[in-house]
Amino acid sequence: MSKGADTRREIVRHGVTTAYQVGLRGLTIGKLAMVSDMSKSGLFAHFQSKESLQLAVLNEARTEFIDTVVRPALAAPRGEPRVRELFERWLECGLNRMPGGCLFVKAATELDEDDGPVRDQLAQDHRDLLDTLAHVFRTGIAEGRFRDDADPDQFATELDGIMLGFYHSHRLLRDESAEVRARRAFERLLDTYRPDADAGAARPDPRDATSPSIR
Amino acid sequence: MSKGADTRREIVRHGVTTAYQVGLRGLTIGKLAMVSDMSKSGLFAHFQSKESLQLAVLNEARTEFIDTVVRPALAAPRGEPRVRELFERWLECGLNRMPGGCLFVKAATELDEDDGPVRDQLAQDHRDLLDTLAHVFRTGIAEGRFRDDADPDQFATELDGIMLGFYHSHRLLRDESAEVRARRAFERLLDTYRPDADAGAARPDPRDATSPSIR
DNA sequence: CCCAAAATAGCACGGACGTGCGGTAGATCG
DNA sequence: CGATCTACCGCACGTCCGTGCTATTTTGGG
Repeated sequence: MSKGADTRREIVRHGVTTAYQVGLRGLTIGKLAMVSDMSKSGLFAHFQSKESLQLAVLNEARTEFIDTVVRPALAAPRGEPRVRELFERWLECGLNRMPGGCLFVKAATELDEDDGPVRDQLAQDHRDLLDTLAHVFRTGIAEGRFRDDADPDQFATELDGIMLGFYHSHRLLRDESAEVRARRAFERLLDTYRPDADAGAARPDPRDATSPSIR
Repeated sequence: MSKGADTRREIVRHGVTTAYQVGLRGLTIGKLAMVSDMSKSGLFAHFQSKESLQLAVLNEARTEFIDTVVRPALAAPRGEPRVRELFERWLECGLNRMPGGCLFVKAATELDEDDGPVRDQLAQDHRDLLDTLAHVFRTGIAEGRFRDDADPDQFATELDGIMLGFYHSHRLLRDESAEVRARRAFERLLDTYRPDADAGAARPDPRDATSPSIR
């Protein structure tokens, strides 16, 4: 019973690597079988459908992302250092650790029209990430490191936007200054939300009826 | 000679609509033929390869985007109003005018691994858009509407990031507050760069050796 | 060491893909 | 009106896709 689980794990690991390059939709059983040195049918027997393969790959990718980016960052001191560590690890992940781009970004655009479990899982993962960002920021507020009238979910969204912009500049445009620009945007984001900063539009408009929490 | 060009244009228009939903890679000759009420071979005769079809669709999409977003915005008064008009039209385009998402975003993630003319064209289009954003902002600086030490390319990148974040929240997460969040991020962006704003990290670090222009 | 069980391979299927070829019907022009 | 040329279609090809069925090999416990 051990052998099967081992090869399955190996397949999924290969699947993650390939999916980073070609996306979840572009991930094909035949190619993955070749990469894994197996027959198509032998590989297929481990999953009963392509969908479950996609789910397995997605779960593994999420685990790896959490292990290399999120969890280590949570070990940093509360407040700005923790936010900064998260940003740095995330950025470094986009720069080096992901040959072929980001699986999640690719899957997000591929699947935003479909429905089904894979899309649901992906959306949930993204929401979880945003929640984590917001939570880390909220902790910083509680510690007095950020303005106490700041909206953590807004912070999360904006940080996400910075990373997406970086991703596109880096991958599509192969812009060498993508990293520098992302860093500047991040610093500007922090500056706005530091306690001594000018309020500006960062303060939620009280006329705005939207709930401060997304979910 | 007129008939052929007419149907070709019709095909390309259908192609743009479909590609907004399924991307440039997902755009398939058979499906497009069905939508266009033609035979596969009849349609194929207009283009000699799928690649040239993709290029035609991409060009048409760019033209439409420029006509509905960029050009009208350039008619607005210089400075902040023009930037604001650009943002509003862009946002509205993502909210209503694009059933199925944004062709360019999808293509960007689909093609960021490949090489070839389609990818090149897409990258060039994206660069042109960023240049336009930067130029509009630069005009605002010249008019004294924005800090004169601000970096227009940095502004363009950050605005692009806001739109990408909005796109993901809106499409993948179907987050109802995506629009509000994008607006707040935009206001924060403007606030930072207004002449009377606190400098913060918006001012380019003089130690930074990076050229202020991307290209 | 043997044998059940598990893991893998071989092969075939129906379908969709991009792409060509040969014929035909409709437009265009003398 | 008749000739020519363009636009379009039907059909077929080779390839790859996901997915089953059956046979073979490999594994591991008694």
